[in-house]
Amino acid sequence: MLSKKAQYAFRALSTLVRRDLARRNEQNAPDASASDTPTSISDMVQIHPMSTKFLETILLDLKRGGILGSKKGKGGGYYLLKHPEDTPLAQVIRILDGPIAPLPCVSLHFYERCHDCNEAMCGLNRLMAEVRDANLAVLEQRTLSDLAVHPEGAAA
Amino acid sequence: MLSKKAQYAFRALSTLVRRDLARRNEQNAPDASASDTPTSISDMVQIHPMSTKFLETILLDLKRGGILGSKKGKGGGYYLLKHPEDTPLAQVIRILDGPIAPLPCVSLHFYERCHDCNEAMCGLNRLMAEVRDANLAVLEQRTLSDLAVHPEGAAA
DNA sequence: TTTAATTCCTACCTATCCGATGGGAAAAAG
DNA sequence: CTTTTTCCCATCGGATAGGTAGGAATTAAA
Repeated sequence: MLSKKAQYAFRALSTLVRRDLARRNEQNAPDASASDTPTSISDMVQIHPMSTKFLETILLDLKRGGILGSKKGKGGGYYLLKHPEDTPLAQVIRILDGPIAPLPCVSLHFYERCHDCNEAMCGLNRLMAEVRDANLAVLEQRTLSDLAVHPEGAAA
Repeated sequence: MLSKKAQYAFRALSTLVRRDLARRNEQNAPDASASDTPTSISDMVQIHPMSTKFLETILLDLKRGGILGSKKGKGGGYYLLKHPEDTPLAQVIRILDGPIAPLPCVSLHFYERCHDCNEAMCGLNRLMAEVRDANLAVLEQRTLSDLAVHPEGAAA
């Protein structure tokens, strides 16, 4: 299960993505950087109600994780460092929740040897590696841009 | 990530499965019940070292979950209620770790409405439902019998 | 140059859960 | 009636999740 941290992260990110797309449409500049139109924490909380302080720590994590940039002081806030399509959901989850794999011994980014278990002979390893791959097939393919897409018929 | 409980459960189950298969081969009776040859906790712990008391609670869970049967008293122990192929890994995980879905609002067996979020409009729901399906494609297909299969070249 | 708005940093707090243990009751076999 | 087992209940220490508090540093604007 995703932690609250990751859930809140996705909500906040969806706001940033929507603003990012809107801005590119207005300016008719699909490659413009988002760094000059940051979004403040209080703005994000107003759109998706949650604890301001808690969101603060989450956004800091996303910044350290290389997904967001920030601007301090009045008029400051956070902005996407890359195009939404260039940040897979897997990256967000790894930053906030750690490993995606169901076992440390089949994790690609957080591998840890499992004691009391010969990996070559362990039937579970192979199966959980399958699960990991099934997960990554979705989470590495889907990106932040997919967060902003709503099913047909829904208003923005 | 799987809990220790689930990991230990799989280890214990793998011994039960191996014994089950061996027994069917010996008796040349592929449909024989396993209820007359139970395996005690101490036997399981000897094969896969772990806390006896902890394994006890796990096996009790598996029993309540409908996967194992038990026999009390001298010569007693636990046994598989069904053919290994008839118990998907998903069932084991649900008993010990709860939901497989990454969000309560996309869980099939443990659904909970998510407040502060219109499910029809939430971009995350749809994506996490994809992740859930990818997981289940493996976990509902793979069964206990797959636990006993080792990669070629490995000794038992 | 002051004020207001913001990110940034460190520390803390509380409740829950995970992993594990202990003591014994109940059943079954010999 | 003794031994071996499952079964049940209570507890426990440590870690983690989720959230809070207070203030320093930075920036824009009045």
